[in-house]
Amino acid sequence: MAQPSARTLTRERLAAAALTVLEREGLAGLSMRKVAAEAGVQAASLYWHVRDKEELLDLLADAVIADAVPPPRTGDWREQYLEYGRRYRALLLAKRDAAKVVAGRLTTGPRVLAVLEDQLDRLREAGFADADAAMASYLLSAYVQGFVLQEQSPLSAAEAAGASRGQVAHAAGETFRALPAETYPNLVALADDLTDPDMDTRFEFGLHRLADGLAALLE
Amino acid sequence: MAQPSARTLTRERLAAAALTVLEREGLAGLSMRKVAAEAGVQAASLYWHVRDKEELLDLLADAVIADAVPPPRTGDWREQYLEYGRRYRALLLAKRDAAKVVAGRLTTGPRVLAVLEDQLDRLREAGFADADAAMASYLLSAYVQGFVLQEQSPLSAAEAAGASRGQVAHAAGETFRALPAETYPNLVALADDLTDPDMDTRFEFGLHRLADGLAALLE
DNA sequence: ACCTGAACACCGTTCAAGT
DNA sequence: ACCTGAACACCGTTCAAGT
Repeated sequence: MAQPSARTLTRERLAAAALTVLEREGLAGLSMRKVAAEAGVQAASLYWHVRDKEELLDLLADAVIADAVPPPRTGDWREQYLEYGRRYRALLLAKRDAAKVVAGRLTTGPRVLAVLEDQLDRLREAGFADADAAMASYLLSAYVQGFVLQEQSPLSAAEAAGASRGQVAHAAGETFRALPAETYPNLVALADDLTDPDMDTRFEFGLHRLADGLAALLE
Repeated sequence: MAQPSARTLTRERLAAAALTVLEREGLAGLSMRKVAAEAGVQAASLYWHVRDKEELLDLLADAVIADAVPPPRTGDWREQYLEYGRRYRALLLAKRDAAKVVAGRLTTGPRVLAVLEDQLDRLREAGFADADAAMASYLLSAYVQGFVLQEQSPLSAAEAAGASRGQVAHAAGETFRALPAETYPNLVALADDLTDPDMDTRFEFGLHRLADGLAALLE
C-alpha cells in the first residue's frame, strides 16, 4: 500500500494529534480546532477524514486503549482474570480522562480484539459455558470502566481547584461525621471507611468479589 | 423561612429547568442558555445562583437521583442487595443520559444519604465488617453506573442514526462472525453471546456475581 | 483528492448597568 | 438582592473555492 508522505494527514495522525491534545487539555478542552492545529492543518480539513467530532472521539478511544496487552498465562484463571482487570485499569489511568473517552463507546481496534479473544479463550478453557464467558468479560469491563470513571473525575469543586485527593477525602469524612447521629448512625460510624482514599484497595476488593462470584459458577 | 414568590428563581427551580432540558435535548444539548430560557430568564442570570455550568450539573445530578427509595426489608441481605442494584439501574434508565450526568459526580442530596444510610445498616446487620460494608456499597454503585453508562449510550453511529438496538447488535454479531476464524476462533464462536442485546439478563448476571462474591466473605 | 477561508449559528462567562 | 444587555473569546460544521 502507498505510504502517505510525511506531511499528509491520515486518520492515524489525526488520532495521534487528538491524543496529544487530550493529554495537554483534557477532554473538556479538546476541540476540533485544537486537534487541527496540533496536526498542522485548518479545522475544516478534519471533515475530509472524519464525519464529525463524534467519529474523531471514536478514533481517540481506539488510540487510548491501543496499548492493551494480555497478561501472562501463569497461575489459574482467577489470577489471570484479576490481572486483566488490573491492566485495564492501569491502561485507563495512564491517559488523562481516558475512562470518560472510552466509556460507552464501542472500540474494535485489532489490539483490543486480540485481548478479548485471548480472554475468552482462557475463560472457556477454565470451564465456563459460552454465555458465561461472554458475560464475565462484559462484567469486568463494566466494573473497571465504572470504577476508573469515578477515580479519574474530580470528587468536587475543591479537588478541581487543586486540593489533593487526601484533603478532599478528609473533608468528606468530616461532612459525614458532622451528620446528626440519630438520623444517620451508620454514615457517622463508617465515615472513615466510606471516604478512605486508598483506591487500589477499593479496586482490589471489588475485583476479588467478581472473581469469587464467577468461581461459584464452576462448583 | 420566607417562601420565594412564584416567579423568583431558586436553585431548586434551576435544577427542575435543567431536568426538563435534559429530557428534551439530552446532555449534549443542555446549554446554560436553554436552561435559562426554560426557567424564563436570561442566561447571565444563572450566574447569580450558580458559579458555573459544572455547579449546575451538580444540581442536576442531585435532581436526577432524588427519587431514590430503599427496597422493602423483605428476604435476606442478598435479595435486598440485588434489589438496591435493580432500583438504582431503573432510576438511571428512567431519565435520559442520567448515567452520564451522575457518573463521576459526588451527590449528597438528603434522599441519597438516606438510602446509603439504610443500605449500610442492612449490610452491617447481615454481618459485614465496617470496611466491607462500605466497600460493598461503593462496589454496587460503580458496577451499576458502569453498566448503565454502556447501556444508555448509542453503541455506534448507526444506533445514533436511528437503528434499533437489536439491529445494531445483529450487525455487531455479523462483524464478529465475519472475522478470520484462525485468528479469532473464540470471537467467532461466541459472536451471539457477545452481542446478545438482552440487557436485563446481562445486568442480573453481574449483579448475582457481586452478591455471590460478597456472600463468600460471610462464610 | 485533499485542503483553505470565510461564514453561520451557537457556546460559557463577564460585567457594567438597571431595578 | 437579583436580573438584563451587550460583549468577548471560542465552539462545531458547512461550503464554495483553491490546488
